[in-house]
Amino acid sequence: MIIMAKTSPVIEDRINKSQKLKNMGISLYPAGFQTGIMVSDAVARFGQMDSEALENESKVFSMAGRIMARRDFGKASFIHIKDTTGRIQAYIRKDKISDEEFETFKLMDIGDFVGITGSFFRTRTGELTILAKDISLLSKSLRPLPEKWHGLTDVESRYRQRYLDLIVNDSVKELFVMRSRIIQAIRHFFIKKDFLEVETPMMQPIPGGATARPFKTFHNALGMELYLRVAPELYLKRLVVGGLEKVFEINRNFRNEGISVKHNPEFTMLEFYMTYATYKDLMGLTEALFNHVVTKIFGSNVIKYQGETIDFTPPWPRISLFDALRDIGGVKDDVLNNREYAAGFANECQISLSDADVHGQILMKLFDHLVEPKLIRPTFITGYPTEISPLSRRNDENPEITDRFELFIGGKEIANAFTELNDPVDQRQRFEDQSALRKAGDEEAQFMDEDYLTAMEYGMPPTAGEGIGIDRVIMLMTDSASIRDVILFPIMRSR
RNA sequence: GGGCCGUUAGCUCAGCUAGGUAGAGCAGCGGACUUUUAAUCCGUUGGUCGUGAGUUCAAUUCUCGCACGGCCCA
Repeated sequence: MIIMAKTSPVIEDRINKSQKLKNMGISLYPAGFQTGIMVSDAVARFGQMDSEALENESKVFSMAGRIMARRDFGKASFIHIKDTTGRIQAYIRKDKISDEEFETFKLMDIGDFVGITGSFFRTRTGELTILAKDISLLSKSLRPLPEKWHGLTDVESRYRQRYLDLIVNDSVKELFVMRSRIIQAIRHFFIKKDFLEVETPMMQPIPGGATARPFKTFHNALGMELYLRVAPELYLKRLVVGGLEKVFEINRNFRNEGISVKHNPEFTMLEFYMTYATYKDLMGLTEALFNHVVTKIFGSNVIKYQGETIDFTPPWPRISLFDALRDIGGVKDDVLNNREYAAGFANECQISLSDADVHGQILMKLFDHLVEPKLIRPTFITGYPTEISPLSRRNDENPEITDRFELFIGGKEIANAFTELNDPVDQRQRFEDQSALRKAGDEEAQFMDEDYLTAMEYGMPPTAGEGIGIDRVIMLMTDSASIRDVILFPIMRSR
């Protein structure tokens, strides 16, 4: 019988112990356990009581958890067990439990799950401890956990075997708990404001809503090519046409592009749409959102990120793209006004361009290099060129730019928002311009979407919409340098 | 795609510069120990040194390719 694909002497020992336990009639994997109290509850309830008070409180509780440490003394032993709320010490004495239980306990290892029933007391050194009256095996672990002192530090193992990372590195678990709480706070903010949470297709016949290369797949029964979505935008706006005036979606987008400390092929995006609002309204809403979340999580408007202090107190600076390029990036006016000058300057900065890049795309590359890393405090950049904003409404004063902003925090792009283009004739022209770019070799250019145009032709109310990169928000709020540290299972090459 | 760095016991790491087939700590195993907490004390097991070639009498060590990972650049 094959027990495991690969063993080692340490694993052989555990298999032998498992056999001994089986021979004793002990189940290695019993079903369920009645837990009476969690570690954090025990600490909250008894943590402040002195020894005498604890002795008078002779009540018996059941706890369950994974054995994380073990110190044996012949006829007694201290162990630490860990549940999802924390760690607590247990004291196992031969004279307090049955002989069979003590024999079972001797065959238990670090990593095993145990159920303990007993009463709390305080040790000589003052640690709150449960004295076992009963102990039972709840699940046998066949593999040794990483070392107790250094934990698991190998980055590759931490990502590939995130469960081990979570078991032994408490800060990692805390980070992902915080991630969940931040997303809850965001969701709560929108629900409070009467937004409706919806789910739109992740498999789309035409990938739209963002300038990005999609993943392609195939539906066998339909005999149909499909794309994983690069954004939910065009579907959410169909819902706006349908009369859902305030909608939001928090879910995964997929972009078939490079991987970096800021990019994972699948990432979590929040998008929301608000009828009768403009991009300016969304700036205020965004300030309110971040203040709600940061205050809720940190109890303060100020956080630390990679050694920088970031203050979320509104109002945040609002700078036009051109002003930012000139004043922060040190870009000259002729670069701003002329594609050839811009291309020449980009070459000087050793930024690689493609021949198909339009002036706006070159300016964005300059911006990414010269300005973005400097935008530490939350900053709205406005006035993006129309030619790189195919879904945004033109500005009334200057049709060459759009009613759009991007939000930067901690030197990273965090959000993108605009007053939606709801003129179907203009939208058709923009799609055609994008198609031309695609034909010219720009694989990121957007696809013509007739079905979306049809929806818009029925009439889309004035609307503003925004997308926020949730993983990057989590990076900021957990002081993480890499997006892989805030995604439970980041993409990895298979081995 | 390019540059640099890494891959040695279950985990954390030495060893490689100046080639002679491996060490430590923790974990494990055996023994002592009924208030320890990185428990302590005595003894001890465990490795195709990521992978494939090359150079050499001899390669974990030098050279090259490949795989996986990290950082930076594109």
